[in-house]
Amino acid sequence: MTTLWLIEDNPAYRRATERALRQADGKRAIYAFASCEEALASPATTASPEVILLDVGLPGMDGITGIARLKQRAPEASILVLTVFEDDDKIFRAICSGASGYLLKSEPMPRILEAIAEAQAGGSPMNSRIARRVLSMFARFAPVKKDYGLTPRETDVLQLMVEGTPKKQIADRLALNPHTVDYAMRGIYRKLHVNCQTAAVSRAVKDGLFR
Amino acid sequence: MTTLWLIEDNPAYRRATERALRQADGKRAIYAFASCEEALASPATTASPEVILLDVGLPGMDGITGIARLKQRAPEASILVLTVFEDDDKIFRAICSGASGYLLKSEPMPRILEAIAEAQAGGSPMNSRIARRVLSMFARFAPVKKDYGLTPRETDVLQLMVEGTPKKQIADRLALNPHTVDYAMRGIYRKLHVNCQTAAVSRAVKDGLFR
DNA sequence: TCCGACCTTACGCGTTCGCGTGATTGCGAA
DNA sequence: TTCGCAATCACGCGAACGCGTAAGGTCGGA
Repeated sequence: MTTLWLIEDNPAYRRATERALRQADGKRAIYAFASCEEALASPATTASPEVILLDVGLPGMDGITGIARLKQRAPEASILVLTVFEDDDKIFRAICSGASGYLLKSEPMPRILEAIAEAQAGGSPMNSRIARRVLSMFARFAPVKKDYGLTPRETDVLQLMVEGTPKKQIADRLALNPHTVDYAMRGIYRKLHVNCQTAAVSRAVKDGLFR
Repeated sequence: MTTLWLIEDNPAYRRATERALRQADGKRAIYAFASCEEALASPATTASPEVILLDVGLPGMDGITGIARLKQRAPEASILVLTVFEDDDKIFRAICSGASGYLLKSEPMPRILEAIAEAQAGGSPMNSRIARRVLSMFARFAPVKKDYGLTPRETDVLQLMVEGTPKKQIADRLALNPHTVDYAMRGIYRKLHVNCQTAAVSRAVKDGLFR
């Protein structure tokens, strides 16, 4: 006997989903709530859910906060986020709060049912567009240090540029003539395909050349 | 007319997959290779693939290295990794090398075909067990997004600064007078405790304000 | 109603930067 | 040795930037 929570403010969508879930598996205990607050206020005697289907676009408590609270209430639950939002920031925060899956509200019902099964089997079903964003965010945290073929001198200069050191001071710190720093910078710009300090620094930091 | 590469050392699996792919879509150009080396050695005249189906368990070149090389050869391609391995380290490195999807060799053929379609549509199909691992790895990178209390305007300006846009163009893009951009910059410098563009951009990127 | 915040526009000065150009040196390859 | 080639140092100009200063506009809270 598995337990499932459905948190969704739209009554029509909530009822339709609930019905589909019951049809798919009559042995499942399903609790439907209109908000996170409502779910969290449910009596402690209520069985803890294995899966929580959560619409994060709902009013009241912020969806991200909701995930964290639900995780406290039911640490073992897999929280499947249902959303219409695809922006990186929301996805990122949902994941960091402990979401175990990320689906779009446009997913067809069979996909939702399949996702619930995957979640129960220890998986994290994700819409592939969402997954693409997750992967690209991921790659930024441990960037493959791209090799732009910078010389040691250029690397030194770039390092100081990243720290915001003005050209003249870079020259002092490296015991070089300012003109030489200038020369190194040109090489950096050429190799990084940029044409100003700002862009060079942005690229360097984003590509993980310096941290 | 889309182009697809299939890199798989097992002749039986390779032929079976190739056959299934051709049946599914006769309009697709399919090139099958037994190794990364072979694929990379293909004549430059060969059309660049949109999707590469890559078995990383193969002999010869390390799968992770293979991904990186293939990315150089065909930067636009979505690389779908096919594997029997599920260990975090391999997944992690594959993603960091630029893989756009991660499937298990046990996936049924229809799922593979579906995944190719998703990849072409800009998604990153992932097996949900793999996805679970990715998410748990992800959650370990704590969000340290500092809040410097930037105003919306300052945030806009900083965003463009990070992209290396010169002040004048920032003004154009935001439909502002250059003086106003200047004003916003001063606020940014004050709040980020820096005194030049370079340092502001460095700080913004490092603190994850933009990615 | 006033006050404080933020946004907007504005001027000017001194500094820094981007870049074209060119000379010199050292080091390894042809 | 001769030939690149990167590194160093050098000059100068036009553009961009940093910053002090100022003043009018909006909007919400005291």
